Amino acid sequence: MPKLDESLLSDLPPFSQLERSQIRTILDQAVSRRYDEGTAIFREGHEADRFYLLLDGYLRVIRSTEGGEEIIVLHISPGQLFGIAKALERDTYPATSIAAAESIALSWPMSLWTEFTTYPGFATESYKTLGRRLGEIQTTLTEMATQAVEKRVACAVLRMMNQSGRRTEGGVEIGFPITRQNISDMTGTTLHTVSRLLSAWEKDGVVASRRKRIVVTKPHELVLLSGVQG
Amino acid sequence: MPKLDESLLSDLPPFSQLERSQIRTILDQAVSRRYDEGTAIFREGHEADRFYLLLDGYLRVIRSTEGGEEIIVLHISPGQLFGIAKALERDTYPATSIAAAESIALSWPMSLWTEFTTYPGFATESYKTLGRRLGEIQTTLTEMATQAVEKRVACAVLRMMNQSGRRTEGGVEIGFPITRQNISDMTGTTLHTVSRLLSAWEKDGVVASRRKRIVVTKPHELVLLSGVQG
DNA sequence: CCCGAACGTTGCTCTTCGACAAACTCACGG
DNA sequence: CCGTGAGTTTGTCGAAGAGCAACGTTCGGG
Repeated sequence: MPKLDESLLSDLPPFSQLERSQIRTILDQAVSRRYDEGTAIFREGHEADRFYLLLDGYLRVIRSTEGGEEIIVLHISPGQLFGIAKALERDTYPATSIAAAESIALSWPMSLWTEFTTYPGFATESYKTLGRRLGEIQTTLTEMATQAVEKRVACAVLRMMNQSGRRTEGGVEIGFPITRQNISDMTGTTLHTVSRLLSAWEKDGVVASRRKRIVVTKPHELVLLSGVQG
Repeated sequence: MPKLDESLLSDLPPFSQLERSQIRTILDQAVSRRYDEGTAIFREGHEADRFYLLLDGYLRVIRSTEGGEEIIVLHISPGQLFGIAKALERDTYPATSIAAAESIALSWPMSLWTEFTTYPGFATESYKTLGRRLGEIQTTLTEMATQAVEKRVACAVLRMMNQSGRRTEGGVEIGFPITRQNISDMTGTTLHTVSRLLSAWEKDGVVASRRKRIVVTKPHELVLLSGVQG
């Protein structure tokens, strides 16, 4: 395995308060791995034996029903901890995580969790992360329960844009590959409906989309469609 | 204020590992208060200045949209900690909690939180609680996204039954007052639809309901309606 | 370069469920 | 004991959106 560089971690909130030597130790205990698009990092219900830090790429966190339907609970961006079930005293992962794009993650055996929580700032940051996620999920739930499909889809696209968007000529592009099916799995609708909505928006010049890629050309218009009060 | 009895806490998981003297200290710092049905204990967005333990009654935890619609995120039963935003490093409450029935809760100033987390078992238990809640919310979200209204309502009723149900002649009764509107707020539908469903179920003898009360007479039938695989 | 698979589009039909409306029942306070 | 308001029931109507079907497009691999 290639030697990892301390600068990988030194700017990330969970580690930013640490000495260079501590970071070195942490890195020496880490396993780094690349995941192809579509690969699972871990699966719902499996023993939570490692915790992770996403270095590069994006992940989808999904939950499945007994009926086999899947829904996307949230996305994970670079720099975030994930698979930290232990923080909530769970011994299995509560959801499955899949690489939405080619991704690289560090991981450590869960047995080191307790030790890590003694590092200054680490526990605080992981609980902040969980708090944010809980809030996000509650927001999604509320949206799902009260908003019509078009608004939900608009919100979902905006959320992805805010989380991963990068400026391009003529708009903000979502930073990872995403299909209509994926969007419908985030919003509890069908890929048909999503396709129709995106076509309509494209006709109005609000978004532009090629296969698996979406560029929001007029973010403000999309905000209006999402129905969020200003 | 009446002197509180140590036995109130000694059997509850967050405190069960503590010495009698520690429990005494904890109780001496607590404020006990009664809340009428419909009263808010705290509100979304307000400064999280106290944390709570529900002694008696039931709470609804609700989230509202900018549009003013409310949805019920989860219920809280006696013995549970709540308002523990600080555990997730938040300084405002992420949701509103309302007494679903006349309720009694203890509370402590949030400044004591750090001290409490040093008590053996306390931190562990609070994180377990949060982990369970996160799981529940994810389940609700998945249900909401994938299931038709009838199944969602059946699931919601079953969940309340499991959490608060008490045996009565001829069935299991939900342990707190609940309106059709409340159920629609849990499932993202309208009170009309809920009313029709309950009427239909009542005709089939699966439930019996008087105003604000619901008795599940044939739990197994309701499980079938909920579509959960056995 | 061609084939097949994965992804996307679009039209049509049919069902579900939300919206509106109106009436009824019960609990409670004066 | 009556009035008021909260909770519930039921009916009708229409639109949103799911399901089905068929076709088009892009990509990657042999």
